[in-house]
Amino acid sequence: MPAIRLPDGSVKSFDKPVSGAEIARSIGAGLAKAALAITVDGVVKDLATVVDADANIEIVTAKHPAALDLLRHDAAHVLAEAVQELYPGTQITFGPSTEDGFYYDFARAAPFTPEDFAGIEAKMREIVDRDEPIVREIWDRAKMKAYFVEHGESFKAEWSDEIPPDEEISVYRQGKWLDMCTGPHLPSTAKLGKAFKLTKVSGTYWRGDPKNPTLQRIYGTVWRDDAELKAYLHRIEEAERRDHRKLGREMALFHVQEEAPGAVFWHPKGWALWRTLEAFMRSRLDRDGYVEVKTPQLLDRKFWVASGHWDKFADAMFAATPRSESAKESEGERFYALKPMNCPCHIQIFNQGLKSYRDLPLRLAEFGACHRYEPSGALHGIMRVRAFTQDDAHIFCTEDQITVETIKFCRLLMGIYRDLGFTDVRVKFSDRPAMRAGSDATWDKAETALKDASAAAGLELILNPGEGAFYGPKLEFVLRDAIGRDWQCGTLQVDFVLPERLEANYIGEDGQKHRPVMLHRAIFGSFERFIGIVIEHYAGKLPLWLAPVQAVVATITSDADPYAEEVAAALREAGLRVETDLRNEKINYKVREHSLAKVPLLLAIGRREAEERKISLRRLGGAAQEVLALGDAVTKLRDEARIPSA
RNA sequence: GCUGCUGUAGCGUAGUGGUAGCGCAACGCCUUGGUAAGGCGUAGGUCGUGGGUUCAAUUCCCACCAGCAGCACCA
Repeated sequence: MPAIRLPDGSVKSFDKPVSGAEIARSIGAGLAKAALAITVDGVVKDLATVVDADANIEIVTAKHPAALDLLRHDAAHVLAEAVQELYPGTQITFGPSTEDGFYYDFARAAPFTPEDFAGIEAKMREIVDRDEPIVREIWDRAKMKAYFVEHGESFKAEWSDEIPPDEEISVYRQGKWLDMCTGPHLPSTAKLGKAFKLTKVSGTYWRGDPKNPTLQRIYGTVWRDDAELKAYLHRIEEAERRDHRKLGREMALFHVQEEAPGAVFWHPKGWALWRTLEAFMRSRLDRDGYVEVKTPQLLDRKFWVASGHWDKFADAMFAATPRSESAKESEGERFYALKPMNCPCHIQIFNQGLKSYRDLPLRLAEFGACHRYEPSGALHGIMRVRAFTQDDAHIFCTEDQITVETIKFCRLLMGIYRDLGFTDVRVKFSDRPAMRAGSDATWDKAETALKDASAAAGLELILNPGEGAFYGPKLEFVLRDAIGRDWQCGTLQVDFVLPERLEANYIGEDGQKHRPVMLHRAIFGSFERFIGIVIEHYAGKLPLWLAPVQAVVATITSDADPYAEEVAAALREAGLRVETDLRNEKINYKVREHSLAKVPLLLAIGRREAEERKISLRRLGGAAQEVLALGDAVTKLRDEARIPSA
């Protein structure tokens, strides 16, 4: 007889097997009404699931983290039912939930277009109103196949053949419609609610294989209620407004062009931003005991063979050969490849000269320019490129030093993120994968060191079991931006393998040779991507210290031109990035233009200011004016514009 | 890489089998104006690239390139 343990620790005993719905009812009528599903020992199951043994049970309501996924999977079914009702002859295939919603792939000769959405959505709402109970049934596989054949569902029939013989075939039925599906699902279509919207249609292949027939995929999104749906749609709009590709063009930061796919042309203002970030990062690295290096971009293929990269990701590498005939004569058909990462090069520096344990930890940092051949479909603005610069560093240390180095790194990283305006940071911990190098004892040590160090640095870890690199466990740092999107940027990876492969050694206290451990670590990840994230996080309104143009000195009448030049020179002298606007335009026009250009400070100079040697300061986003003496203004703004040095 | 879509002036866009408009920006002139768009005028495009069909192609067809959305990928 099952004893049910609830999340609050209480235990309910039943004298016979009970369904999830009954458990919910035994707790309260309100909960029974709100219940969508249950979890049995952490696994989400239908509300109708009968529990016949002792178990930990949670009642899943809309508030539960698993609820959205249930809603989304159900929405896919309701979409499919609606489409089949409206467009007889359309075949169903698959329809899973996705990160923000769901989709369903259909087979139909005529194309779906966004104009069809309103009708389909109306039908979906009708199905929700019908409140069709969703019932799970176990079918015999022959019956399943026969059903699909009879109903002209050739794709489903094909798929039913491929379900492993030892697996049950479950069917979810809602009203007259049904689909073969593993579930779980909501108890009825009414529970889906109406906070859904179809978003787009695209083509795809049956089972993702181009040799197979094409299908049409209809995408949608669904949320717990209208407020959430509205917030999501708003977030999409916000994301468009903040798009770094649009802002990059408008703010004259960079451009990309056909001849250099996946590579960025940085314009003066974009490069100013880059240089500021680099200077900021460099000052922090200097303070934390890193030494900066610069290593070659083009190296002989033999080098990459030795490092193991040629074997593992040659497909992602660019190769180059000298073109001149004389080079071919003297070197033969020698060929080189552009580095896809910096670590092997850093080991070369480590390997020059004999290292002692006294040299450890050795922290080699490089703003390393790397090239990787990313698939064309993966390229995206400056966020995903083929030519990028990592804020890379490798810490060569002993196993005993892993903990301390990890703590140091976490503090460094959190400080940098904080100063850049990212305060919401999550840390993922990925431990040993099935395929791995190194002994279990070594892995034990490395995993424990990372965990302990994260705890000591005050970080809460999100576990990512089995997702570590083959050469060691890793921490991944995910920052959340102003509109709630997550970006994985920083990483710390423990590596026992590469020092072995490339024969890095140091002499220990015992006079013997030892193998150092290598910590791969990055904070921005890549400058290109990180700058894209910063632009979108701030919607282009960069904080003063990062802004490419920090101040514009704008004149009100041309009489003030000489004084305006003097003001600009004084600010420049104080280290600010300043432009003057002496154009024959009204101050209204200038204010509007520089506000739209997102310049943080506007110094208006009229006849009055020129006579009194003052400036009138207007800050971006505010209408207030502040009149300051020139000398005071320079001191004040110099201090405000300084790179944070906390 | 895959599927679908797109490519017209610096940017945003209209349009057509008979070699192209509009707005903003740019430039010039007038205006010297006190905190989010003053007025008038001028210039700017071999319509992504290559091929084909046609008397004629920016328009129709094919290929390629790049971009966009999604998928896959992100070692």
